[in-house]
This record gives sequence, structure tokens and C-alpha cells, in this order.
Amino acid sequence: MQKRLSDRAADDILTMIIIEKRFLPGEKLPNEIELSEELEISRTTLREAVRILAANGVVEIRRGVGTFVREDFEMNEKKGISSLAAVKTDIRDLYEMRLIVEPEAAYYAAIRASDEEIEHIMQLGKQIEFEIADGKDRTEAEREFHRAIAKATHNEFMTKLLPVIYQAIDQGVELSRKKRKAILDTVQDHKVIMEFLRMRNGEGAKSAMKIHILHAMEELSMQ
Amino acid sequence: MQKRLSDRAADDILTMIIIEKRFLPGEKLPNEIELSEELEISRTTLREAVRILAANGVVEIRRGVGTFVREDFEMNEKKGISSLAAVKTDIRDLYEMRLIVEPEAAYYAAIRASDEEIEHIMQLGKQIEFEIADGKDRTEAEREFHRAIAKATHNEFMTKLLPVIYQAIDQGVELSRKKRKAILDTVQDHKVIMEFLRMRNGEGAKSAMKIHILHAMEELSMQ
DNA sequence: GTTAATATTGTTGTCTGATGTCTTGGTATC
DNA sequence: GATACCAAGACATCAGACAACAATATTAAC
Repeated sequence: MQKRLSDRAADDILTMIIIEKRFLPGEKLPNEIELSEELEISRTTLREAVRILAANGVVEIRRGVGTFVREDFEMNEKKGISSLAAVKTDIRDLYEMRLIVEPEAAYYAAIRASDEEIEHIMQLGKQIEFEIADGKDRTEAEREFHRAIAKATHNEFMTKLLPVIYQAIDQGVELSRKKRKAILDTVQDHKVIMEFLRMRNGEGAKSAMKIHILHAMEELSMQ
Repeated sequence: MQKRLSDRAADDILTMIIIEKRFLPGEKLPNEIELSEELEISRTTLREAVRILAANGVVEIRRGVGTFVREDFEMNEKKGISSLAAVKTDIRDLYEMRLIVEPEAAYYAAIRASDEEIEHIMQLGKQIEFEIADGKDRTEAEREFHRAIAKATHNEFMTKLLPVIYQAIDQGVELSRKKRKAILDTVQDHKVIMEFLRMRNGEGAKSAMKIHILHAMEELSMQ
């Protein structure tokens, strides 16, 4: 009992794809004017229909190029929902946030951390060195290192914010697992940061952290 | 690199629902004309955005009646930014976060904002002046002001993060509506910030914002 | 007074036509 | 060849108008 034309149209197009197999995955649909004329609806209504299909992962719209049946369509039948809800931010934005937040975190950590916390951070730093030396994946250990610094700020919000940023980064990045040459930078950067933390030098820790993040951004060829 | 307005709008509305909790499940959204004006998009574009949300099961459209947040829409998104909203953090921590993030936001806004965005910020600034002159509650207007600046950074994460901080602050504070001397500070601070924004002076905007937040913290007798 | 028919109001649904903007490919120029 | 520019094709957005529907208020009939 669909009354809306846009819903009916979405259904019609889906039928063309699944049942009639008129458009196979990867193929291009007719342009909006042709399709709307064929379905005898206005372009406005057709566009709403296509939005529905796009939201359900059926088609992919490429501005200036056309609308295509998604290559991976048919596999993800149950998916559909709430890809929107997930934070779908640009990696660049996320690193920019790190660049804003983490140097300040290092600053407050240098000032407020307890001796035990500093000691803990040192141990994590050494652990990363070992793992790099063993050729292991350093991602998790490095994350622990940064998390420990965030915690040492004694700012609850900060402590909870950084993991969110890291996870968002994880979701969007799987490239960049290649460029490992920056590993030397990492170890050196960490040493400098730790040194400033131990000396309780807030400004120094801030600057060192800034450089560290900038190095990471370079590694991803940003900035 | 620019995203579609309809996608952005869908995201904005989702933010209103999940993060700002402005519309709870079962509640009605503003009608299409009002919402499109608020988001500063055409009705056509808004309707495409709503189609996306409907396809994702976020809202339900009832012709002739209105558009409603779906009763069974569960905003359990334990990974995303919204999880931070639940955190019950110390007010001091939250203002410290503002002090870290907002000056940088002002910096990037000064550099990246479009002329229209700058103009919009100016208007919001004036509106606050009027509301203060009329003795009205300036909270909401002021939030809009800061939100507009955050948006002008063109950093999506930033745009989503600040509302969370504001909301967390709201939950913990209802005092401090007395000290009126800070009102003059507010107007003056805003003027300075706006001036730097207009001149596209990033460093200036950053400093001015820092001072503004520090004033706000003084008002709450922190630091 | 009760009830049924009818307006009114508010909202979503659809259409038309124009203009903006992005992508791509071709062509001219060097 | 490489580069810069131009034009066509396609999606993106807008503004305004009218239609269809739902809920409520008003009126008419009894």
C-alpha cells in the first residue's frame, strides 16, 4: 500500500536491477531525465527515489558522472541501516583534532601527572620500542601510550574523547599500512615527549607532541 | 570534496536527534518549510535529506500530518561521539576542553570560512546583543554563535564535538545566571572575535576566543 | 442538543523550469 | 608530448505553485 510515487519508483528501479537484471552491479543507470520520463514521474520525485536506494546501499551517485548500481550490491542485504550514525568523518579532520587536542593534553599531563603515571608512560614508551624492534604491529601499543598521557591530564572528558577519535580513525583508514619508514620518527618523537614529561615541562611536551602528530600526518601525506 | 547538501542536512538532523536530543522518539519534527529555512536549504533538498533518514529507519513520514522520529529508533551508538554526551564530567574539565578546542576553532574559522558564513556569524553576534539589551536569556543565541564558528572550521568532527560539550555543560550547570557584569564582557568579547574573523586573522581570533572562554570561567569562579 | 456535512488549516506530495557545479574528454596551443 | 582551456553530459540546488491528505473547527440539518 505504498502511496508515495517516490517509494513506488524506488521499488520499480530495484525491480529493474534485481529481477529484470537490466542494470548489473557497476553499470550506470540512465540519466535522471530519461529515467524520470520512462517512469512517468518528475525529476524531483525520481531523485527522492534514488536517495532511498542510495541510503540502502543499492546505488552510488557520482556527481557529474552518473548513478551506478553498487559493485558490492547483493552481498550486503542486511546491512542498510545507520551507516550515517557512525561517525563518518574525514581522516584529515580527525588528525586536525588530534593536532588541536593532544599537544594540550601533553601540556596538562606534564603539569598534573603523578610520578606513578609518568613512570607508566615511560614503560609504555619502551614497550613500543621493543615491538617495533620485533617488527610487530605497533598500533595498539602506541594507542596505549597516548591514552595514558590523556589520562594523566586528570581531565575526564579528555580521557574519553581521545579513544573516540582513535576509533573513528580506525574505521576510515586501512591504507597507509604501508609507509613504515616513519617508524624511526616515532621512536625519536616519543623519547622527546617522555623527556619533557619527566622534566615536568608543559610547553616542551606540548611542542613535542605537536611535532609528533605532524609527523604522523606527513606519513599519511596530509597537510 | 564538497559533500551533498542533502547528505549534510540528513546528518545535521540526525545530530539534532541523537546528540542534541532536541527531538525524542515519537516527537514531531518542524514542518518542511521551517526546517528547510533553519538549515538554510531549499525544501527540495530537505525532502531528499528526510528520504535518507526515512530509508535508514530514523524517521517516519505521515502525509498531511508531519514527520516523526521513529518510536523504535534506538540511539545506542556506543562508539560515536554521542557516547560522550552521557559522560558526567566535572564542569571544570568541560571548560578546560572548551579552552583547548574553541580558540583553535576560531583560528580555522578565520582562515576557512566563506564570506556567507562570516556574515552569518556577524548576524548571530548582533542578535545576542539585542537579546541581552532586551533582558532575554542569551544562552541559546550564544550557543548558536559558537556553533556557527565551529561549523565554519569545515571540520566535521569539530562541528559535532562542540554541541556535545555544551550539552554536557548544560546538564551540570544552572547556577550563575546572576552575575550580570559578565554580560558586558560577553558583548565586548564577541565584537573582538567577530572583528578578527572578518579580517581573516586566525591568530587574533584564537586569542580573542581564549580570552572569551577565560572570562566565562571567571564568571563561574573557576581557574 | 446531537450529528452530519462542510470549511479551514496545516502538512506532506508532486510538478515545472531554471540555474549551479562537477567530471570528463576533446582540442588547441605551445 | 604536456598543458590549458573549452564544452557537453550529468547530478545538485533552488524557487514557486498546486494537489492530496489529515485533523480540527464551523456550520447546517434534524
